[in-house]
Amino acid sequence: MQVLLKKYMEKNRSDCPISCSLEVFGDKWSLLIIRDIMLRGKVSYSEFLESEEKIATNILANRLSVLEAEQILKKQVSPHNKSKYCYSLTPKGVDLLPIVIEIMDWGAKYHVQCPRRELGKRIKKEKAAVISEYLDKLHRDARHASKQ
Amino acid sequence: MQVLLKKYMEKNRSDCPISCSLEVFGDKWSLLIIRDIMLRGKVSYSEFLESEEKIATNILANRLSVLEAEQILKKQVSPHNKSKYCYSLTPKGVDLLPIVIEIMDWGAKYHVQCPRRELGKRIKKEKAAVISEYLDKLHRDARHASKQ
DNA sequence: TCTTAGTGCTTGCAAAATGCAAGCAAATAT
DNA sequence: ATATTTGCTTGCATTTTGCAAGCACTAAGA
Repeated sequence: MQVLLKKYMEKNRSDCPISCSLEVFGDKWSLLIIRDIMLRGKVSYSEFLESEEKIATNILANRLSVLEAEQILKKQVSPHNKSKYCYSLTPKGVDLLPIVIEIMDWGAKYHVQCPRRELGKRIKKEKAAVISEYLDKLHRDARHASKQ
Repeated sequence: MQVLLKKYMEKNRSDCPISCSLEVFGDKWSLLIIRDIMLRGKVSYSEFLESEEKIATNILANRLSVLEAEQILKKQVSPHNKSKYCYSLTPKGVDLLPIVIEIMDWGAKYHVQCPRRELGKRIKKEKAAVISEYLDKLHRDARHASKQ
């Protein structure tokens, strides 16, 4: 077993739900991978590598394995290309959407260098509607992926 | 200047609001300090050290200085005890509440070992009301702190 | 006034995580 | 048969974290 995976076998720091959550995705990369799948339609290792934040290959491989072990992501062989894998969100992963949306909203409000794009503007005006639309879509995707 | 503060002078990885936010509080400790102030009424260095997650003293000092530099926290000398400091949330810090609440809600749903306590149960039933009540209270606290 | 305790740190060092470049193996494409 | 795509692993240097100890300032007690 990878050394980097060891910590996920160990006892939690506390039984606080915030602390337990941060032990899973409290780092600078995990939620960016989730963002790429959730909001940008990315599904593969090579697509995640292309993001402008430039994650290192070993870190990406590690985060994908952790998120899969935590049952936030599911890894499946691509139907028509055996050398390709598709990563998709499980229902547990889909439920991270409100967190991602709130982080985006806060970031857009307080980082002047982050222009609000279409989604950001819609969130500012009608956050609840955006979340429920995305939840519907993502849950449909998750059901579809679980059939394969 | 502290070496650990250097990164906050450097350019962001990207202009994505999610990425920029994670560069500020995307780690395993920052949001726990925010939680302690926001939901547990803690205000001092020694109170933060007492939390069950047992943050190291140097990490706590560093996170407090980063959060202060980011204008998420404000540090003030205690009115009646010159050897004591009070850390409080700025309006920018108060606006992290929805993120903290969503993380708590997700954690309570998916970590069986995290019992939903009073606040967790109220969030499950009436998230919007809980958020707006806390926002009111925290904004009042922030205004009060800014007068001193 | 000397001592003790409380508060908020800093420092040094070991361990762990991260970042970077290179390499590699299986599956396709040419 | 050869080259390319895809998804990694490995080795090594750098950075961050964790732990224990120490320290400066304030306040309180003997």
